[in-house]
Amino acid sequence: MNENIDAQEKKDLPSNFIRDIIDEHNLSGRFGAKVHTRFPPEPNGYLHIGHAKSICLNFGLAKDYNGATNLRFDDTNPVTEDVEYVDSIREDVKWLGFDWEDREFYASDYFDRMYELAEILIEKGLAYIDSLTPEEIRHYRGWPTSPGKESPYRNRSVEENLDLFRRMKTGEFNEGDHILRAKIDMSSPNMNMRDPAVYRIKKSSHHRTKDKWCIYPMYDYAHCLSDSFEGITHSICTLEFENHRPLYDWFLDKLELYHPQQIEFARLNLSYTVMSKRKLLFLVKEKYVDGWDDPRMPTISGLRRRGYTPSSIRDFAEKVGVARRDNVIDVAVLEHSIRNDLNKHASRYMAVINPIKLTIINYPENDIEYLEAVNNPEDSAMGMRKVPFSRHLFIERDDFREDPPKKFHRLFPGSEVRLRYAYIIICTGFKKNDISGEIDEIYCEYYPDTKSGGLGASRKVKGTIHWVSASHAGNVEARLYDRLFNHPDPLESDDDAGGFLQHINPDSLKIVSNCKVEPELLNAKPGDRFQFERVGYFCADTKLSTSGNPVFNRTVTLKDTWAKIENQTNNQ
RNA sequence: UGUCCUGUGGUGUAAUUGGCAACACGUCUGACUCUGGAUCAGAAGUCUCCAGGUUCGAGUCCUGGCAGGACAACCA
Repeated sequence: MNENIDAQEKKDLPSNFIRDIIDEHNLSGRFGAKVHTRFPPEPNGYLHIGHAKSICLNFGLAKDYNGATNLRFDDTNPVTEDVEYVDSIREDVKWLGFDWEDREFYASDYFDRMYELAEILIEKGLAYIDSLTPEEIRHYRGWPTSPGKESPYRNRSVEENLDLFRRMKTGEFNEGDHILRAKIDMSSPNMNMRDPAVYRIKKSSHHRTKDKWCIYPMYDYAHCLSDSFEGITHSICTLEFENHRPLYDWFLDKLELYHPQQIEFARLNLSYTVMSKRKLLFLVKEKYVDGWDDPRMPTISGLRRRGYTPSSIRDFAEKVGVARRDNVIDVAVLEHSIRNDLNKHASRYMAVINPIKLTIINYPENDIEYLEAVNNPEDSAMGMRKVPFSRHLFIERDDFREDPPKKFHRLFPGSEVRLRYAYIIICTGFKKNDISGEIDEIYCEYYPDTKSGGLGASRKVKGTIHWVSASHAGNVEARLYDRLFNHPDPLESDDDAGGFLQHINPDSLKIVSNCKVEPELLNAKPGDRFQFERVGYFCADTKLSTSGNPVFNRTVTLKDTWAKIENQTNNQ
């Protein structure tokens, strides 16, 4: 292999502190130049965009270093965990484009080995059964700024500890009666080292081991062991586990087991978004959204239903980078990723979201023309299609103004615009409803020689608008989604009472029926993605669409320079 | 009055390990355009948290501050 090429490829890889650490390890030979990562979700909720960052990181690193990544369910708390979540997590990781092959593991697979090692810990005098109440234990633990004190049960004999632990296992005691604790240091400045819990009694059925166990290992104990059993080299987790690393190392050292390296990075935060599982669960449970896969949710399943592509999310994950400082990513970065992807790949159609009738008074009543339209100007391989045109059309209500503001390039009395793929027209009048004051219909004349591709077509007009032939139009429902929160930091005024709810955007979903679309769009299959020209990217909803009756979700709007201009002048 | 971690344009992330602070998103101009999209060209914006020190030279090393975050579940 050519070294220059290797060096060149290396240069193109993103640079971050984790890669630096791995490079050092590879140089020193600590893991024999091996990289083996894992993605370890707890199956107690749906995955969100923050998890996507972690997934891309773990799988991406392994790929770049010719290693592998395990999917491991960290299922040590049967009370909150469920197979529903296991299934959704599997689906989401797969959908994102990652393959864990046959390496699907569960912490619960290791319960037997973990138990045996716990007995060893006891035998070594490094763990004991505490019989204090939970409240007492909390009290004994002390504060971050002041040391804790030792439990009166701390010095039970190995025999007594072993006996008690075995009886815990057989179900002789009630929850909370006893607990296995590591014997470390009650005066440690690191709270995690003040005799942390190792095993607790929980008499609930586990989604995999059912009723085999009534004692379950705690995270700190289970996680390092699982990593060790699987031969993980780099155990990558988020910053809040930083203070747990000494404990991670302690268990492995005392048990003399293979020792992976834990590395922490800063979790993803997104503006205008909440990311905590607890809050997302709350939104679902209290019906602020339609479920975990509501298109406004930052969950992977929500983004998928919204119309995001796997590659746009991977691209996003790469763009935000990896570091150790707290961060808030502008949601515009995410939106940029999906626009960028869909611009290249989504076929274009004309769809009128808020229709108003337009009649071309000098166009013959019964004529129909089929006009050529480009499916994607970014990709000529996507071909052309025919769009029916006639005397009666629908156009976007907002593309007409009786009294246009400055710089308005669209339709108003006397103005000329291009009908996309069709003719240049001039607005000759309109009909207003006397009672409502609403405009009912717009009248125009067309210039026959200005047809797209025709002789007079090269004439320039200021604006081009989209349209749909009235008699050919399909009638569909569109769901215009917007950000769920209208404050960049919804948690700013959060409290236990759910203060973040005051920032919920009341306009995060607008359901619009009777949108007029090109007839072909009626055949859209659930999940199909499109650009509605001049409007935005849409996809056919996977839950609400029925055959011949698609419901279109707005994934994201097109960049709208005019809206920006108009807002600015309005605000002046 | 603790321990650990982190401070680089508005927001993120880099900086060949001590050598002209770069890239992306966003913002603003202009060009082009049968999408007010895309594309192209350009601009503004960082005295690298502060104060000292070492050095010919410091974002990077040293000392001292300051600010922010994490930690007090039998959750993960």
